[in-house]
Formats: sequence, C-alpha cells, structure tokens
Amino acid sequence: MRNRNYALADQLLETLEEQGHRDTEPRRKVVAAIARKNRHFTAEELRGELPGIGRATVYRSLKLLVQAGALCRVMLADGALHYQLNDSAHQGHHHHLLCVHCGESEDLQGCDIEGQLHSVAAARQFQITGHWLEVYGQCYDCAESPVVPA
Amino acid sequence: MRNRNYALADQLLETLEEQGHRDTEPRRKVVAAIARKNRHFTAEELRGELPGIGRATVYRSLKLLVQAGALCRVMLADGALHYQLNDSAHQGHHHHLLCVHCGESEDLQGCDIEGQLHSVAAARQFQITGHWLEVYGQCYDCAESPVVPA
DNA sequence: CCGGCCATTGATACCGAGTATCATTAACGG
DNA sequence: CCGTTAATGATACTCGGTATCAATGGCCGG
Repeated sequence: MRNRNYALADQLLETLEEQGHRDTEPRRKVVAAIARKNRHFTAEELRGELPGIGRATVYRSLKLLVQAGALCRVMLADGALHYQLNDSAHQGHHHHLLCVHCGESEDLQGCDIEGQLHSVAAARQFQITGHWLEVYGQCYDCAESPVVPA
Repeated sequence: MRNRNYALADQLLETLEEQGHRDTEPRRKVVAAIARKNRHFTAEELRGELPGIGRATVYRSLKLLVQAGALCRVMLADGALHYQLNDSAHQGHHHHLLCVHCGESEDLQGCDIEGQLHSVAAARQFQITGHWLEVYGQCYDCAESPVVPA
C-alpha cells in the first residue's frame, strides 16, 4: 500500500515532468498527499494536510494535474467541487456514480451519451462539442444497510 | 412585453406566496428584475441592477425561487454558475444546450438519459436518484456565421 | 383598526475556492 | 558552477454565497 502510494506519487510527478514542469520539493509533497487519498477531496482539505506549503502552490499543483488528466473534478450533489484521482484505466472522458450516502464514487465508462444527445441536438441544428454529467444515487452497500443515524 | 414582464413577476411572487413566503417590497423588486431578464444571469449581475437592495436579500430570493422550481441553475462551460428562468413549459427536470459562443441556452426535454443510465447502473447495483447534465456546443446561428473576432 | 408576532431585511463579517502580484528561491541545462 | 527561468509563498484580492443579529414591517387575530 505504502509502495503503491509511492509508485503513484512518482507516476504523477513524472506526468508533470513530461509536460515540462520541474521536480520540486513542494510539488513532491502535494503529489504524495494526493497519492495517499483513496477518495475525492477538496482543495482546502488537501491544503490542511500540507502545512508549510503555500496555498497558491497547492492550487497550482491541482490545476496542473487536472490539465494533465491525472485528476478530475467531481461535482457533488450539494454543489461542492471535489478532486479525484483518475486511475490509469479511466484517464479519458468518463462520468461518476456518486453515492449521496457514503460519498463513494464509481467511474462510469461504457455510456454513450453523446450518441444519444447528438440525435436530439441534430434536430435543432445544435453542434455538440462536450458535456458534463454527474449521476447521484445510492451504492450497493448503502442501499443494503439500513439508515445510519448520525 | 412590459405586460408580459409584469405578469411574469406577479406569477413568481405568487409562487413564493404559495410556499408561505411574504410579499415584501424588496422581494417585489428582485422578482421584477428577474422577470426582465431574457437570458441566464449571475447573482452578482442581478445584484448590480438592484442598488439599495441588500446582498443577502438578493441571494435569499434566488434560493427561494430555485427551490420553488421557477429558476434553475446553469453551469457554463467555464464553470460559472448562472441562473435562468424556467418558462412554465419546462418547470420539471430538463437540461440545457449551451452555446459556448454566444452563450444562448436552449432547453432539452425529450432526452431519456435516466433510462440509459439505469441499465448501466443496474449492473453495479447502483440506484440512481438524480443527475446533473449540461451540454455544450454551438447553436445554429453561431455555427453558420463565421468567427467573430473580438 | 390596532397590536403583536415573527418573517424579512440589510449591514457586516465571514467562508471557500480560487487568482494576481511580486520579491525570493531553487531546478536544471550548459 | 553559474545564469536563466520556473516555481514558491506571502499577501491581497475576487467572486459567490452564508451566518449573525438588531431593526423593520407584513399580516393575522382580536
């Protein structure tokens, strides 16, 4: 696990280097913190785990990683924007099944929405260039287990 | 037009009253300003048109109207959140075709995405309860006319 | 019509999520 | 090893929105 995290962190750093970005101490730390995450997180949450690292640096790193496709942004049902590691299998365009109960997210790939959208849009002569979709509901575990009163 | 706006404003106010909210002067003004809009707008934009009305009041009114279903929130391609009047025909769940060029938005109704999603989700035993979708592209007019250099 | 309750208001301060600025630092290529 | 240039981090700012709270004014019942 520790090993996987290290490997992941290195991989992220390498991705950044490939884009021409330098290998710096703060960057290493940010990337390591992200690699430790096994769930989506907010920028501030991450920042809280990185005392001594400037606010701007954390945000800059997040932006670079999103641009590089290593992270994706996830919009929660309550409108909060979170970040989530893209595992290597899901680097491309994909959507999320977000459990509003436990907060877990699953990636959704094999869903050809654009195809369906194109036919609807064609009638209006509207040319689709992209879309943004988040799906909310309950994951298997949460649907099974009864309500958990706080 | 003026008449339609007045009628619309009254209708919005009435909607709020039905939910048990009071008919106040500031509220009237906010609602009137919204009724005058023929396009999506930001909260701050609206506020700019309402000098003398407290920031909080504007935001509170927007929230109430969204809750009442009279307004919907639209996420632009650049991530900016706008508000848009739901014309009475599209009060329910619907999506938007947003032109990234001129900013115009068209409502999209006859699109059964949930149906498609359900079958994908069923395989994972995930129970869908809702979703959020925005579609970006170019509207007919913008696709026709050549690039407009600023 | 009047009084009171309580929703609403608006000033203010605060928050979260960023971005802009800019002097200082440090990576890395030659 | 040195210079260029990217990156850092402190600070201040923006934007969109919420919390607080004393003052106000809608509206309902008498």
